[in-house]
Amino acid sequence: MDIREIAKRARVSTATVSRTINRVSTVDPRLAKRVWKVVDELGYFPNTQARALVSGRSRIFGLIVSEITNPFFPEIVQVFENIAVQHNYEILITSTAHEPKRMESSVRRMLERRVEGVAVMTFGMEESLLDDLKLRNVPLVFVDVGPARPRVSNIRIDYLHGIRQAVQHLAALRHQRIAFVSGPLHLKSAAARKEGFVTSLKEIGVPIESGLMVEGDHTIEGGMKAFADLLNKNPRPTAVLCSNDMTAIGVMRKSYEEGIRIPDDFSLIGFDDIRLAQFVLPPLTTVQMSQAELARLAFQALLKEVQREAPAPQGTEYNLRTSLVLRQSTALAPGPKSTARKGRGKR
Amino acid sequence: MDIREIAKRARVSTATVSRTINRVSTVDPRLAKRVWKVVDELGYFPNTQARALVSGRSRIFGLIVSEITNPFFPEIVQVFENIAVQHNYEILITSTAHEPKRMESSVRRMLERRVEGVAVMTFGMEESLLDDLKLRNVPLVFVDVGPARPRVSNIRIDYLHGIRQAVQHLAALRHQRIAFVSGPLHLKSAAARKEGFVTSLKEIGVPIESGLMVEGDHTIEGGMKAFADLLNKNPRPTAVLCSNDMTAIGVMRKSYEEGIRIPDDFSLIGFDDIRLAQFVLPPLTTVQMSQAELARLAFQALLKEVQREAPAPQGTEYNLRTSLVLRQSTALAPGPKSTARKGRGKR
DNA sequence: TTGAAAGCGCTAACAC
DNA sequence: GTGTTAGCGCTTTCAA
Repeated sequence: MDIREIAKRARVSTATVSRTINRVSTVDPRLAKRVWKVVDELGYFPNTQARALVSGRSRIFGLIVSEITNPFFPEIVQVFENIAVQHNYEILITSTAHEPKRMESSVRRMLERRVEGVAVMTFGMEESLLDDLKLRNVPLVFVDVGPARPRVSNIRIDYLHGIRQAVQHLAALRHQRIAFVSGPLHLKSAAARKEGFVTSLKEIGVPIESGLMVEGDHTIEGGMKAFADLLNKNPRPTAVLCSNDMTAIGVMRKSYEEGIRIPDDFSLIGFDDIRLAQFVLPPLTTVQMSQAELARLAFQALLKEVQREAPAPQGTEYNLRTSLVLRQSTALAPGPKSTARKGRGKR
Repeated sequence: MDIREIAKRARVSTATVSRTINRVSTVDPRLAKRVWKVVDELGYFPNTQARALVSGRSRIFGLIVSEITNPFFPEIVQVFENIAVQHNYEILITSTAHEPKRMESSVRRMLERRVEGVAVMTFGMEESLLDDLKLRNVPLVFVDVGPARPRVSNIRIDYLHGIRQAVQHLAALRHQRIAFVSGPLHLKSAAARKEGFVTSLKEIGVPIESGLMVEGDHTIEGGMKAFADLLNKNPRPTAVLCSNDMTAIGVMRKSYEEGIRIPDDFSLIGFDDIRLAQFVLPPLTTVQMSQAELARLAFQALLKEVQREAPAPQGTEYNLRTSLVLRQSTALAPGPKSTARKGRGKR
């Protein structure tokens, strides 16, 4: 069943059917009605492939994430998909699982399907693999790391804002020895967070102790290992700031195993504010980087680029703030003598 | 740049280019070589839309999940996508977020994109919305709930197997009062789990106490609420089996808040074995239903159906076993007098 | 083995 | 306002 069939039955031309379906306003209402009637009766709907072929517009956006099984991403996917549907776009997701091979093949697939734009949510991983896309002037949106060139948008994350709040929050609670568990430092987003930490410390005149900065890998296991490291420091830190929530959860886990209590024995702050952060024990104080907002910005960036005639020569920038969300994993630093001090939490 | 361009430059016809690219064996190796050379030089690759249009095969499978932000699903998506890529298929994901509207629109989108098959991972939610797909004989694969008709496959989950192991494990640890927190009972998969629990209890002659079976909703919050309920029972249960891991995590959370220890004060078993189950404290003993295997089976079912000429009149069935994974959330039931008994865990 | 040509289902000029 | 028609880029007969 195709557009010709509809045209025949409605006794109009295929052009009229096409116009009707695409809601072109110049169609005579009476013809339109006839067309819709037949369309409904037959349950007809257009073939997207044919449409895409002739119009040159696939109405597909690509979405590359580094790992869908990382709790940070599902929310992004969800929101991105939601908005896409509203705009009649389809989305091609690929989870690269940190393998360059996968990245390569997914770029290829996206090119083959003629995506109109791609959101790259890999936070700094191997963008060189995207050369094919750039070459073909496919609109791209990156987080932080995109080059300044036409058709490439960037969502700049203001890491410092939230991290500063976190550091000052800890300082206000009289923490002097604040540790930082970073992500893998070859990722720009991880390096930027660490830098935010260092800057924030400097701003308030707290000396930087490199021994209190350990590298994790943004996983629970990494957080556990990092905290084990930190336990060997002397004196131990009284607060730990983590580069992401998964790391913080790893720290929590290790601390429980060791019988060290949060926030009584030390305070803990995460980063990202994944949904799970509310559900760990104690609920995790963390720097929020809204996944929903990120997805929205990314989609809008692509949509705008697709609709725009003359691309900005340096691309476009968007901004996303981060900010501290207080929960129950932070409290006053354990005083040198006092043993009685309580956090805001129940425990 | 299109196939004609390649043909011209390689001094062959477009048909030969097409055959070469599709690796038709009858092409003269020398011509093929010429073609490949040009293809490589120009970085040409075929337009999938055009291909799909003429061949009638989109090489797209749909994947409908009930909620991508539910930790059960990302792994399925990941594995499904992986296999799809290997077979040169693309996948169209939709997360219905439990809204019938979304389900409807996603079915529509899939039809428009001419998907060759759809995997429905919503565990019993509103399959009537899929009528359009059935009508058009699109191969479908369900978990548990599909109708027996041509082109519809079903993955039957052997819930009983794993649940029986769980119940017997608890019984062996001398638990007499075993509670069950179910999922939303209008979901067939949730009802089946509960039924497995009841059957397992009967098999070993333990009387069923309906007061110990409470309905949750497969979320952390639901688990917390359900456990609060259970706390009011007298005497309290010494073990709780949950319909999924999220529920169990809710139970854990509530119990921590109440200062009730696992497994010392009571034993807890989940269901699903999501990755997080290993990382909660204590690591959760749970009934595994392999998400990777589920994804594999679903993909294979679709692939087979697509390749098959004459569909089986009653569809095809696949089976997935469940089985208990021992971790550290279970231990001997607290004896009536003894206070000293320890689980297998460190704690 | 290769090429010419028809046509997949649709949109968009263009002519009326 | 509506219809005719020429393709979009590819695969696949059919003949040579």
